[in-house]
This record gives sequence, C-alpha cells and structure tokens, in this order.
Amino acid sequence: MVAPAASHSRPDAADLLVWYDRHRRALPWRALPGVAPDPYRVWLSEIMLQQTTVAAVKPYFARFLERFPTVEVLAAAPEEAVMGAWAGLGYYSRARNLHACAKAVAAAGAFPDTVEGLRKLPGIGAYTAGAIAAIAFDRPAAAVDGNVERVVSRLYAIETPIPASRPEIRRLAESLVPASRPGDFAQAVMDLGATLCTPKRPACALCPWMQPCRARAEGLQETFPRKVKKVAGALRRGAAFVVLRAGDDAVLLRTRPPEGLLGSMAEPPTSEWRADYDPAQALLDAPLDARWKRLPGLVRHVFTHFPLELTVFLARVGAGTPAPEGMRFTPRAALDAEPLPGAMKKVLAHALEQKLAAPPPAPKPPPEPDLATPPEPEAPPRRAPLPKVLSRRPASAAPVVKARGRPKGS
DNA sequence: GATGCGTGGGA
DNA sequence: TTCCCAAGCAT
Repeated sequence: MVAPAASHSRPDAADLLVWYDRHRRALPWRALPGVAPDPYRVWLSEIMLQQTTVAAVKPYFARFLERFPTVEVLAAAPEEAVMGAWAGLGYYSRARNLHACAKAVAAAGAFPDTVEGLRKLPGIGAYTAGAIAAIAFDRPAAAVDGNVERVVSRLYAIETPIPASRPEIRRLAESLVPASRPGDFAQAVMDLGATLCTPKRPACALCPWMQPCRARAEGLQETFPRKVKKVAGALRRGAAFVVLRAGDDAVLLRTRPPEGLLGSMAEPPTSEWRADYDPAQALLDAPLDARWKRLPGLVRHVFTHFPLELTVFLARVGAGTPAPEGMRFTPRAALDAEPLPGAMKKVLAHALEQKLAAPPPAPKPPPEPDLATPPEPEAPPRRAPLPKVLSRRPASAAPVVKARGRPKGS
C-alpha cells in the first residue's frame, strides 16, 4: 500500500537523466555516450552482476572477455573452461546457464532484442531480460533489481514488506520508464540506488528525486524497503580428505554433481555435511585406505543458507597410487585450472599449510579430546600466506583461511 | 510464495 | 563478531 499522498509531484525521468548525464559511473561493460552497446558485453555483465558486487565482477569480466571475446567463442569453449573461469565468483549455476545460453545465441545467430525473447534463455529472468532489452536495445523496459526496489519503495513510501510488495513495485517502476532513452534510464535508476539512494545513510540532499520522494518527506528514507528478516540456517559439520601423492605431488579431487550446491565444481572428497556429524567417526568416510592424520583446527565457511565446519584429514600415498573410481589426481602445479570454490580452496590451503609449516615449538591443546587419530602436536600458524599454487586471480587472490584450534568446552 | 544457491566487503 | 547486503534465477 502507498502512503497518503501529500504535495508530491510525480518523479520525472528527465530530472534523473540530467543527473545521470553528469554523474554516471564509468564501468567496463558500459558503452560510452553515443556509442552503441555490445549485447554480448551487456549480457555477460548482467549475469555476473546478479547478486554480486561491481568490485567483485570487474576482474572476472575482463578475464572472460580475454578468454571468450565473442559469444561464439564462449559457446564453443569446453564446459570446464567456463566453470574454471567462473571459479570464485559464486552461484555456479550462473556459469552453466551462461554456457547454455551462449550456445543458444550462437545457434540463433544473435541475441533476441525483446524482453519476451530474452526471457526464454537460460539464466535470464525478469530483471535481466528487462536490463538487456533496455540497455542493449533501448527498449522501453523496466529492469527491477534490488536498487530499483529500494528507490521505488522510498519514492512511494511503500509500507508492504518485500517480497509481497514486488508486484506493486514493478508496476510503479514500469510507470516511470520514459519513451526517450529507456536504456539510459534503466542504468540511471541503478546508479542512483548504488551511489545516492543507498541502503544506509542515503544522500538525499544530492538526489534529483528528493522533491517527489515520500519517504524523504517523512524522514523515513532509511526504513525502506520494509522487509522481513530471515533466519540463519543451522550449522553443518563434515570431514574433508586431502590426499597427497608422492612422485607427481598431486592432490585427489572429484567433481560434484551438476545440480545443487557447488554444482559441477571440483573438491577434495568429503563426508556428508550434517548437523550431527561426528569427526571422530570420519575415517569411515575416507575415500581410500591410508595413514590419515587429523589436522588441528578446522575450516569454516558460510554459505547463503547455512554455516559449515570441515575437519580436515591429510594422508600421503605412494607414487603411482591410482585414484578411486570417479576421482582424479591433479598435480599441485595444475590446481589453478581446477574450478575450486572458495570453501574448497580453504580446505586445500589448510592442508598444504600444515604440510609446509615448520614445526613451531609451542604445543597446543588438541581441538577436541576424543580423536580417532590424534592431531599433530604442533600449533598451526595463525595466518600463513596461501601456498603459491592457490594464489591466483586478483579478486579472490587470497581466500582467507579461517582455521583455528577451538578451545572447546568450559 | 518459499527455498536453494556463493562470495566478499562494510558497518 | 555478527549482520546485512550486491545489477536474481530456477524450481
């Protein structure tokens, strides 16, 4: 529902466009004024920017353009090359859909230039279809993302919480789209939300839409959009098994199933992840027979919907040891080519850090008393630099290894 | 409509 | 530390 109308004029697209012409952000995927945008770049950037910050996307976007300069090149690339180039960016179904979409577009010969046509492609939903139609083809379409929801909910002081208010927000957003320069308008609203109409401490004094904004008039701008907060997921635990093979200095890896969590990404074998998992029983889940050492500390990682704690086990096997069914040995020098998500990079960094660390003198209590295999007596270094094989990519160059002994109990 | 799906950064 | 969030999509 909309707050009672006061003396507010209707938000004028022209006012926003004046502001945009002066304050628009320069972004790598954004065409210069007067230059026709490249649909491939617009599409690629929009997919990467789904739930992802501009700063995180920039290096990935540049690397993708280098490796896959056109949609035809991307379509012809092997799946694992695409997954590898995406590794670290998150939401990996985007990468699979990206590849599938590229194949469809390459087969069709061009991107569709309407919302309806775009909407049919994998990985393109209501927002992205509107954004591409507007930005790449200057169609009068609304691109309603989180920024626009915030801007519109403030303009009209919408009291209904998200997500129930989404249909209303969309209608209002569509009513604002001008016939002239709809592509610039779509980008202007997002720039406004990203730079002035921010979630916290919006800079209303600089806003071209301050006058018609109802939330601002009431001094309640920061309280919109209304939303219901979600509950955090329950902690899950598990064990991860790092096997180092002598001779070629290789690590045992497998590929996860194509659907679901971390789909199609690589990982060292792990147990199931459950709330009641007992690391003391972990060796029952080990991928092969070996002299397993339970490493001190543990690897923590927080996914969207649950936190995870992995206890890491390390084993060394002889040269020539074959990989178990469905797994492979990858030499450490070749780990860069594996699509390892952040959580699994932490696991490998934790294990290899143990291996490389010189034994410090200070002993330290084991993280948990009842161990199948007692951990090594040495204390792990608090924050050793990442092993070289794991440091790549400017953006995610140093996945922080949060692993420390737990002073359990009390 | 509710869930599942990553990651990194800022307050 | 903890919470929230950032150009959403598929089911």
